[in-house]
Amino acid sequence: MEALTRKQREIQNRIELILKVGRDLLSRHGYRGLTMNRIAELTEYSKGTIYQHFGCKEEVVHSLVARGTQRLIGMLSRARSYKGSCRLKFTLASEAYFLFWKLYPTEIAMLQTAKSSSVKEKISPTQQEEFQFLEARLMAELCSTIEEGISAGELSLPEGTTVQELAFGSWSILHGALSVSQGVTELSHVGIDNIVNSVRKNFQIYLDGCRWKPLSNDYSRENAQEIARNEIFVDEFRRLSQ
Amino acid sequence: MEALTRKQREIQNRIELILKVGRDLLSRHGYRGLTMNRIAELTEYSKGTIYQHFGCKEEVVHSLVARGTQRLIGMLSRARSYKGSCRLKFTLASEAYFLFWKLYPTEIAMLQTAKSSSVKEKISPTQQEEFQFLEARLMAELCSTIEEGISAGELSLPEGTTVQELAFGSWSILHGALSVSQGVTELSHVGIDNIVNSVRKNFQIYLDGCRWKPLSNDYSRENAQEIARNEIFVDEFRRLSQ
DNA sequence: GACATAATTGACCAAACGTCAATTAATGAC
DNA sequence: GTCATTAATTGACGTTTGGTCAATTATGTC
Repeated sequence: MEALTRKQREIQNRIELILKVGRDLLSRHGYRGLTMNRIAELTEYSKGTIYQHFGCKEEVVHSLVARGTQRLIGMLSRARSYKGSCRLKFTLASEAYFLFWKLYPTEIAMLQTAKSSSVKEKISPTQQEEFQFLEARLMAELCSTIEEGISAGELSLPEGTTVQELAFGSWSILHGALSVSQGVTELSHVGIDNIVNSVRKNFQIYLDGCRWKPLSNDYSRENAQEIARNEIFVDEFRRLSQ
Repeated sequence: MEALTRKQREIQNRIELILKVGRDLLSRHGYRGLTMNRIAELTEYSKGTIYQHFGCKEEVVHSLVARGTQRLIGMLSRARSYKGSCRLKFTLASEAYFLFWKLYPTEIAMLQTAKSSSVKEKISPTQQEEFQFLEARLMAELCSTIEEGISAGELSLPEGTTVQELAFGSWSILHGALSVSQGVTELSHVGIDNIVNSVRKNFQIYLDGCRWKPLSNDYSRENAQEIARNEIFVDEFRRLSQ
């Protein structure tokens, strides 16, 4: 790390402040409540200055999403480094995702928004690439554990299926489910009470479908939750409860 | 049906025209390219008249999505009425979805957009309810086939799991996957070449995970595609190829 | 302290949303 | 067929927001 000048540090802080204010606006007043004018007011900088750092409000959203994704990747990586069966590791990855979902609902919501065309159409190609890169890393993270499981003889690829496709399937269950749920404020009208628990079950059903040993039972599922809470994501859980 | 006056028919046609123009704008120029001014220009009505029918552009989008969803529900229903094993019927439902995805990409894309907060925050509670109702119907459609399969002894509910949760899981795989794919223009960078085929496989893996008999093999999968193409969705496939 | 360079500001323009008073068309009673 | 009443249509107008840029202020260098 280079030593930063006072000015550079000042700018760093300002960017943090802008993102913080942006995040607040998003979570309080929704996407429509996020305007550059308001960011300028609340940060007590002029509009021009804000625009020096972020070319449009979509860029603010993009930055938040990118940071969130990075954090999620970090959590997945920690899940992967746990000692145990690969299926357990993979299950811990899903627990990481659930935890992230609870800790950073704004980021998850924005991930959806960021992909909708209205935002996608605005951000620069560079940023789109950055985001694709992050998605690839996220996928790679999932793929690693699957490959490890294959090496360990816990599962073998179904005929004509690739590791990427399994990772993609797992991700669909996790993220797909929660993004579906996001649209519907009340999911109870389709008969789902505890969304996370439903996804938990479906995730295990999918892994069973891959014949990933050891096949699921209730004990192993609760076990993963315990490990996530007491061993891997202790800090995150503390933050969640306070 | 009541007989409609000339005026009423005229208004009906106008609404159709507005939606058609809106759909065109969306597919050609994306969400940002859809403006009420432009709709007014292209339909050759004044802005005021457009606003008489749709209170904001979000309502136009909502209408398109609602119509699309209705059409999809119809297709799912047709899949369900096919004679054969319930697992086949359910697989045909997934084929219906893939077909819909190809025929109505704009509607699928808008389904994502419509759920993002920027749109959700604008449309009236009535419309939100309408949409929830449609989602419930869609889920019910999936649930029916699952229940039928249970009655037929093709599968039994995993311990502590509900029919709704299985429907939800299936839907996550289908819709989740394709909504993930939508964000990333190039999915090849995560190693997925043929997205629909990947989802097909994952869907079967999930059904296998439910122990839904008969368990999957390549034959049955191709078989479902054939049936969809040659028996159930003949018209739709014709439209697709021309 | 004078000069050059970088950062900051807010007035300003354009684009889109949404409204509404005024105008035009449709309806129906006689 | 006429006219009064009701409904539909219009586009000019006010407002909000996004985004720009010339002028101003701060910073750094000699």
